[in-house]
Amino acid sequence: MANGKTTLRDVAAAAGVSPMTASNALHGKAGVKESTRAKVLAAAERLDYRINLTASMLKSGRSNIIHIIVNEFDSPFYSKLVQALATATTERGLTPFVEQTRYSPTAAERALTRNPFSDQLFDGEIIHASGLGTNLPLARMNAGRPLVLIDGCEETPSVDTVNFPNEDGARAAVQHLIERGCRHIAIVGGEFVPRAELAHVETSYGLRLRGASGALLDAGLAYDESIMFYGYNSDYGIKAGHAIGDAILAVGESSGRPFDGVFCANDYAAFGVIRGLKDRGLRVPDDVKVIGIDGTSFGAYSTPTLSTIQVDLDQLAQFALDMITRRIERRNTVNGAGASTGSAGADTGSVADASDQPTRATIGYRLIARESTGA
Amino acid sequence: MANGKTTLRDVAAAAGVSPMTASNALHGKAGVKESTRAKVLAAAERLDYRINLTASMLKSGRSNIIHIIVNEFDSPFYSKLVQALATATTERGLTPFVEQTRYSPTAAERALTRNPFSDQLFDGEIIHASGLGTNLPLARMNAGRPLVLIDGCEETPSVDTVNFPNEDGARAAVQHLIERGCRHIAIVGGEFVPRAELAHVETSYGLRLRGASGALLDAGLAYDESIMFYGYNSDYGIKAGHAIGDAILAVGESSGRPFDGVFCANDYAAFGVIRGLKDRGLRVPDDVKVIGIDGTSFGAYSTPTLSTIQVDLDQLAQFALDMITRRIERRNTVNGAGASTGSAGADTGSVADASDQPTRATIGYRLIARESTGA
DNA sequence: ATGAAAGCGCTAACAG
DNA sequence: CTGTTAGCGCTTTCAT
Repeated sequence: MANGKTTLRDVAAAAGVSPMTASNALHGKAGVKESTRAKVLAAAERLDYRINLTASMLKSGRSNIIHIIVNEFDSPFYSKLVQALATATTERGLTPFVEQTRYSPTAAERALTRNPFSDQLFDGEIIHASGLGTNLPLARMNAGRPLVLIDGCEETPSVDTVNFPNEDGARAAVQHLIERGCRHIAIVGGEFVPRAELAHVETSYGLRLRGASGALLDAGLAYDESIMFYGYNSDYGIKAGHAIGDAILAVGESSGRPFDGVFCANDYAAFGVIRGLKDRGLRVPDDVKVIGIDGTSFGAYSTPTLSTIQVDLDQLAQFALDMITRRIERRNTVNGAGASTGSAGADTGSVADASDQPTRATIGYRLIARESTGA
Repeated sequence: MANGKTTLRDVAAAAGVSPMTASNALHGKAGVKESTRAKVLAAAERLDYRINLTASMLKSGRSNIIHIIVNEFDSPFYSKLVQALATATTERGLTPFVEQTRYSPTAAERALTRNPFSDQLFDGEIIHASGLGTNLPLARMNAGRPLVLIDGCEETPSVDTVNFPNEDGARAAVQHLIERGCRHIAIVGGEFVPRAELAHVETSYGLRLRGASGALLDAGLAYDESIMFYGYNSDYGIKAGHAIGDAILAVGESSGRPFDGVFCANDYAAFGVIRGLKDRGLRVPDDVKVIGIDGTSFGAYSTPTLSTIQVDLDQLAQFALDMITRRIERRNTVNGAGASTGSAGADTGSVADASDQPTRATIGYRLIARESTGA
């Protein structure tokens, strides 16, 4: 407490015990007499003791900090994802450290590999895959530290992964448009991908396209380049809305409208599309029905309210934290065992058992039918 | 490099220098021969050396980490604020650590005072005041660490503060409604506060009310309890919209509508109000004009697009970082001087000079006139 | 149930 | 310009 900083030593002295006993008492470790613990806690309280985490981390190699890596903070999707992950992390007694890559693959890779914090400051990392390239040697990039991938979409995952219900969700969205009577459905997202090439896609967008095209083909509707419009965010969504609107107006009422429904590969784009259609004098849902996917909060307040596929981000966060805490615990026991076993050696092989294999989970979703599809 | 972990020692050994020289070389400190530095850098690269920040922090007491405290991640306002602050922090070579308090004053206070990281892990803190009580002894809570308050709204600031243009922005918003022809303007926000009591308010909402009421009174329009509707977010905004709509419909077209304009104390509420008015069959802007304040991204994509007061969050972030880096540098030099001066004592008084006084800045804004006010 | 010793990896301070 | 010494505050290990 010399410099206004109370150290463990000070607390121990005030309680009349050794630093080690004070440490054990403060951490609630077993094997400390109740009366001793009480003395220590009282002293700590009185001296306003705060543990020095840098010292603790340096010695123990553990921080309880989870590194969360996403593209950005300011989007309806990411802000919700980050909030779910950060809240779940805190609920488990861990500390979330959120980093944004601003959509730079370099930044994402550096966050995982060259970040000076990673080695010592983080117990584990949760990264949203989009922005990384596909099929990176993630486990290696991460040097074996506990890692969970969000929406990695790999067919054979190399690390623990929590996926969005991309294919099923998109299929449900398009089926909903069909049930609402749509027969000419446009898709707003990225590039057109021929159906055959969708068999082994490993991206979120590819899977959504697979689900959407599947629903179209099952219903005997067209899936080809003519129904595709580029637009992955609101700005491009507006342009897509204009293009779709122009196509509708060019044909005119008489000969049947070319589009009466739009599936957007994310909500953000859907808001833009609605806006763009409105700019052309087309009404949603009367003239064209629109559905998104993601379930961002804003869809409940927009005009019209947005039909969407709501994904369960709280469930996602629980899955991700289950996976990461399991890895962390596992690593601690293995390390502990390895250290005390010394050079037994033979054990090293058997640790690569089933529990080392990458886990995979897919989160749930539900269709929210709102005004934009005539609900 | 024994355990897969390369230490500074290893690098120094490989480069044939002492650890201290290696450290200086890696940190780009002056006073290292260029050839020596090159050797060290090469060795570090070859051995894939990464500094152990916990050790560095423990010894030096500096981390380059800035603690950013906000209410939550998932709102259009906070996600934008966090992104601006995090990006500006990174641009200055510092590391942002964002924490959410979930609107709990306890959590906010703990983040500042009892957070075990604060003492050792953070070089400074930037906190958005809302959620803290008013007029807390912030400087004391923070134990003298560098601290910047966002929108503290204190008349006589106790710490460095960057304020929003609450009063002027609200005034400009209401003036805009008046210019658009509105004569019966409702206010959606918190509780009604009599004009007299607004003289010395120290909250964001109070200042906005002062600006709004000032504009109304200047134009000879009413400011009283009958024009106030409760609603600080979209959910309550919808209810406010319903109430305003009901009031309009109750009176009927003939006797003149009671409300033809709505000023919302934030954008979030404005989206709800528009939604609520629509539920009652009222059109924005034809029947009622609506304006918000904050300038959240979504206003550009909604239907109708939202007129708002756009505040310059990037400027805010620059101001905040200017203030915090100044405090950090100042603290370092003072500490350094103090240490070498030994027990000179007399100097202690003179360090409390003008540069110790709390700084205050107010960020800029501009009116964005969009569809919701008939633009 | 408690304590003593040792040292995590780095950098401030000073010596050369 | 470079090296040596010391120690940040804690926790692991081992002894009592």
